[in-house]
Amino acid sequence: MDNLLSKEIRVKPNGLNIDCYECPSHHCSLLKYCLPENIDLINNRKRCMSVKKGQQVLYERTLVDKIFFIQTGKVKVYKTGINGKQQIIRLSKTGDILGHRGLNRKLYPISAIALSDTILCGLEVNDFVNVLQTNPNLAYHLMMFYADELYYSEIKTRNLAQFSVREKVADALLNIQESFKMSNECESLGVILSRQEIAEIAGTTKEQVSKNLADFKDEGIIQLNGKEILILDCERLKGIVGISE
Amino acid sequence: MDNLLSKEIRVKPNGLNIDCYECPSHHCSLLKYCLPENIDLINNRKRCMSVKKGQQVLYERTLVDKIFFIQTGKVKVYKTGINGKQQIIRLSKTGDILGHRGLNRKLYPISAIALSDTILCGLEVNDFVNVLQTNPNLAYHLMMFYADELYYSEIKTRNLAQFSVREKVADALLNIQESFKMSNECESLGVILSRQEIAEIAGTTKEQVSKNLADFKDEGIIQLNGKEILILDCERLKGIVGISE
DNA sequence: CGTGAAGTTGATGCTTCTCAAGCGAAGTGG
DNA sequence: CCACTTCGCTTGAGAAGCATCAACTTCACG
Repeated sequence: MDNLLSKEIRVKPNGLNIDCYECPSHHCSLLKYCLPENIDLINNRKRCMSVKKGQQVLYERTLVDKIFFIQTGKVKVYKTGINGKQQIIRLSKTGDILGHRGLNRKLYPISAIALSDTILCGLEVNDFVNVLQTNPNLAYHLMMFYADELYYSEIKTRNLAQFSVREKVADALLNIQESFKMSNECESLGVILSRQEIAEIAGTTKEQVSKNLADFKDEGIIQLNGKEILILDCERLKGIVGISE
Repeated sequence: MDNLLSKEIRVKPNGLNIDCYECPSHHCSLLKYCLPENIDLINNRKRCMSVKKGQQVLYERTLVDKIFFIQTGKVKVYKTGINGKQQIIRLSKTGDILGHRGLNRKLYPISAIALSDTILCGLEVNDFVNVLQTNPNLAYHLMMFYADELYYSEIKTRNLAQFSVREKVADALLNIQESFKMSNECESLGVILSRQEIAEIAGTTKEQVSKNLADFKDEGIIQLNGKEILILDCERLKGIVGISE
């Protein structure tokens, strides 16, 4: 890495293209493993973009060209199956990486849609790979991140294979809460999702979600405030799911 | 890495503890990304062990101490769920790494049982991490391996959520065949599995597997030779599964 | 307000699981 | 070497769980 990318010529913040050093995720995302020269390069090369709620940001089976980081916002990542049926496999938020599933692929294996107004920082895959190859520590931590993703994916695999619908809906609520929780309290899900979307996380239908949410409400486990779902009794939800790890 | 671990003092082959340079997987496993000094260290530190068919080699929720490599043999990797019900998440063979799901964990998240008489090379996690941290290229390729595992796991997640039992059984057969295929021909599964085990891959019950195999046989798609399953019409099986990627 | 989208709820029927009986192959012990 | 046991596999019947469909209600938004 040469010295041309010094602090003096770093990209000027202009709303979207903020300086990585000013990024809200500077300390919590992969950015924290980046060396100053990495950040200089990223600052210089990244292209940030704003997407509205509901807008698609990644398309399955299209050429992998960029890796994204979520500057702010929420995104659902899903795979399309039979008859266009969608299975949500990940809920991502501020600081998360997006599109990394395409890193060793020609085509993206997933699609992604914004769940809220979102700002993304896009980096060409080549640039990202360059950084990775010059920063072993970053590569090591990205490896551990993949290992973690694999861990959760395999739990999900087992759960979809073995859980009843009631268990799957309860598990979905806990997963959503875990993905977007605001505070330590086990209450708001932190996002508004349609019954259909919850069904696409749980692996069932919107009607079943509706019925089971009504059950949970009757049992005093959750509360329905308009479109918002509040978890009143987190322990009981976990009890329904039974197995945690 | 100092020079004490030179070729001269490399561990003497003694049946199980063969020299890595003589390993059948020398060119096809992660070993190919190892530098000579890495291999010297591994040669010196590894402890190989022989396990019989049916013997358990990894236990969920036990302390992670070792990473294994399969010198020869076949292994099923599974997670335990409700009522001890098992979900097979991986079929591993000669040259594959085993226990890597524990790399960033205190406890192994999976169990593993040998499907055939198997020889394993065990390496202390610390030793493996040492090698990883001194060999960025290896770390990079292990990262890509995890990315690949994640890719397949997420396809599995979607399939379990959306497939009918018939589709799941067909998919299981193709996966088994892919894991253990001997030649390019689409015929033998390359392993003998019980109906129960196939059910634990497919995410259904042994009775459903039995019935669907009988159907496939009636339709001329497969042939049942004693305990062996032969795939006669691979394309039709893929047709049943429908979606491939 | 009016319109369309999203959510609710109950009825219906299909799919899948469970249970049980029968079969055959493999292994054990007299 | 033959009965006996055991285990895995097969098959059918019954029950349960779940998806689908349809009618209705509620909500959001112009």
